[in-house]
Amino acid sequence: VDSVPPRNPGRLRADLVAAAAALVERTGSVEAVTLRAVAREAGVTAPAVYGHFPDLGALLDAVLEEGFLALRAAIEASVAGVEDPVERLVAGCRAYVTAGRAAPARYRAMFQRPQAPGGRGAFDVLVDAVAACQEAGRSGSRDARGDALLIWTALHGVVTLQAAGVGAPDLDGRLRDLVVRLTLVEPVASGGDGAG
Amino acid sequence: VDSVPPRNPGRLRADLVAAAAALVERTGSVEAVTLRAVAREAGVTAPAVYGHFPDLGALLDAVLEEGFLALRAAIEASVAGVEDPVERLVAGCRAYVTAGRAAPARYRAMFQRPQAPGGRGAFDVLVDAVAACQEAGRSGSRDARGDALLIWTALHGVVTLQAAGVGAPDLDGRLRDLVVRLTLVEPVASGGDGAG
DNA sequence: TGTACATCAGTGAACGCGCGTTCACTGATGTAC
DNA sequence: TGTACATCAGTGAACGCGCGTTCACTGATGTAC
Repeated sequence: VDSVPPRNPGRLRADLVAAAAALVERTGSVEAVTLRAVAREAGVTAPAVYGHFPDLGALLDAVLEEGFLALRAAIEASVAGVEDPVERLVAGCRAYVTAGRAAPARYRAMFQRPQAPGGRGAFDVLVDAVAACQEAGRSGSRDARGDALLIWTALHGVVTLQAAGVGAPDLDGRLRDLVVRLTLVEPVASGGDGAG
Repeated sequence: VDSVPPRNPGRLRADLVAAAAALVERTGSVEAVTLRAVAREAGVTAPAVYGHFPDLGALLDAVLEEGFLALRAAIEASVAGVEDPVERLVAGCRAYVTAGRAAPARYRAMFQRPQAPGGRGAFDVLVDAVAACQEAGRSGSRDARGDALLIWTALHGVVTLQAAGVGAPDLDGRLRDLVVRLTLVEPVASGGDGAG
């Protein structure tokens, strides 16, 4: 029983991306991941990679792209069904941090290179969420784009600093606090888990 | 005139660290820096490195250590002579971001590994600065350590997101805004470059 | 001042290794008749 | 049902390269007499 069961057609591509993502986390950086190590991890010889990717760079790009998709999907899933705009914003931010922490090395790599292309989509979602809070009269600010940038910056800081072992788990509990201070300048009246 | 002028004794060590730091920025990551490349950059052969460092890892550790020293020195210099506690806090935060942006790849590497040891010192300085604002009645919060953590997180986000080309230069001008919102919950009366 | 010698920072050659990539190949799968 | 063949994903061997590290060495600098 030393023969490997046959692979579904097109399955290797996904396996390679998963193997590469696992190695990114294990080694802690994208730069340390080699094509041969990915092939090894996927149980395949190195040249097999070239049937699915033109080179190592393309494979790693696929890892980052999958990261952006996962990040966006996690946020959208967490926000689905939440009506209150402030709760939507908080839930989305929490999902962002959780998704980032789930694969910290990949997350870092996603925003490492200048002009990370996949981040824009998530940012626009965030701008809308902040604007919704403002339109509902739940924020003292009127600059949705600017506030969204501040929040994104803070969330990015939470994910990357926690990956360095700083402030965890303090920051988890204070995420709502962070969001409220940054965009809801005048304290909101209600607030599910606050001082109520 | 093809002979290199003699080097001051002990100078090569500093040259190697500087060469390594330059390569970290040029390649964008610590992992991509090789011992041979550092030696080349410093105008020396590879084995010469072993006279000053036991191995490549030690050399790179020295780069990060220098980064922590530079960060702390920049903050202390910017704060020197500033009396007003809020202005001190803002000046220190500005210096932190400026110093981080001056060597973004090195900065990222400094806080990449879990339990980055050199960050604690700077954090304590920050806690003191926040506490000073509170004692002067310039902050509505009483949790200096918690607020300092929020600010540090945000500053970290500013440095690393800007390195990715996001939000620059928007975030530079809004740094005071960020600090004020995070710790000076009740708006301060004065404020040098604000809406005055 | 001049000579012999110790010191020691940096050199040059060499090693074994894992890397990315190429190439001709193999052997299982699916189709045509 | 059975046979011949096309397809094509993955293999195994090989290449040249830069790497980290070792070793014996060299040649400049400083000291002792």
